[in-house]
Amino acid sequence: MGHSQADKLATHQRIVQVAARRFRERGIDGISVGDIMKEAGLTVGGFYKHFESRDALVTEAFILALQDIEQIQDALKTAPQRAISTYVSESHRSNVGRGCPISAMVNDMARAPDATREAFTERVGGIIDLLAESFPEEEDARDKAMMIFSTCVGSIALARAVKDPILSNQIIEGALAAVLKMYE
Amino acid sequence: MGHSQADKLATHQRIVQVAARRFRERGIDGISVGDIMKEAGLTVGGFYKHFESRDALVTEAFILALQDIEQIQDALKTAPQRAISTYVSESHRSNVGRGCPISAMVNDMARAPDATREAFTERVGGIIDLLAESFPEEEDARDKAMMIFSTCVGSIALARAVKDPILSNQIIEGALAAVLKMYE
DNA sequence: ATTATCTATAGATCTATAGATAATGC
DNA sequence: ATTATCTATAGATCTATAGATAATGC
Repeated sequence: MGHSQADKLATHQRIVQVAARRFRERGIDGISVGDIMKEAGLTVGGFYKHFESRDALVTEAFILALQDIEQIQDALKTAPQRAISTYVSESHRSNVGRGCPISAMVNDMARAPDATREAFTERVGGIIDLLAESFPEEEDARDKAMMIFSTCVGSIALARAVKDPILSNQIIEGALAAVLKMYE
Repeated sequence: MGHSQADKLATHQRIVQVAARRFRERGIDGISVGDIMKEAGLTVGGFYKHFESRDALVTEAFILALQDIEQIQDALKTAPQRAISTYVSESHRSNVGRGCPISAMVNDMARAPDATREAFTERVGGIIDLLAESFPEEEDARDKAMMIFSTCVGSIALARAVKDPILSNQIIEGALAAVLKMYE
């Protein structure tokens, strides 16, 4: 086992990657520091040389998880309908561990430490701005942006929560169809 | 302290009421059985004479919490725009403990025991049906229903999670304005 | 000499159970 | 006699820390 500074950096990032996936899948309270370390191939004792506290990992993991929507966010600038179609999709619903942390953890965010909520707020604001720009010269562009963003987050979160897979698919397909109609 | 059967029923309901509020505020993992019992004026030892397990309380509390949106759900039948305006409101956002358990716990639901998810799914299906009926004789009524329901749940969940109160209000006001425009 | 990780553990939880206490209800 | 609630606790967590071990890096 390596102990160099370069190894430490790689170790640190491996811990955060495991956490970013598991927090989305099980919620912020759904996995322990010990289990995260074990899954990263480490033992619990080393954790606090990497993070001041569990909350510090929560914040780092959330920020890392946000990278998983950067592609979609970039696509919003040039092809908003395609970006939204990628977001409101069955494959996104079925891949919570690598999907958007906003739809996966919006309830957890409301109860999270301030530092995490601030990173969350900044990203939400940015996405809403991009969505509003996708309706250029329309008076109610910002209202539409608020509705579409709420639909994206809400439909994926709901589609994951309902037990009936048919209804789950209907939520995704219906919500997407209605949103795309707003671009006609 | 009373020990009659009538008292036991009242005690049982008091426990469920406390849980229904606290689960919405702090998440399903956010409060312990002991703290729930304490808040109901009891001690932890009596809990398992009322519930087979913690999960059983989760299911009962979620079903009780759903009663807090029955008024809104009834209003959907006769005055859908008013019902939606009540749901997508700052007062609903600021009262998570007595608000809709769907927007408060949609992420928790995705990770909840099957019995809870089934009660959840049934209610979601009913609300979507009512929303679809609010666009009579429109071909894409069900698509609109999926989008509007996702917007309602998503906007309230997002408005609670963002830290900036101005953005929080904008999400609510913008999403509501855009939804109401669909009824014009 | 410093430090990245490990083993071990303290101290604080949390769920669930056992057995005592004190009331109800036949 | 039954039972609703209480006190007490077992056993399994979980976060965080202390001190040992073994590698890096001056």
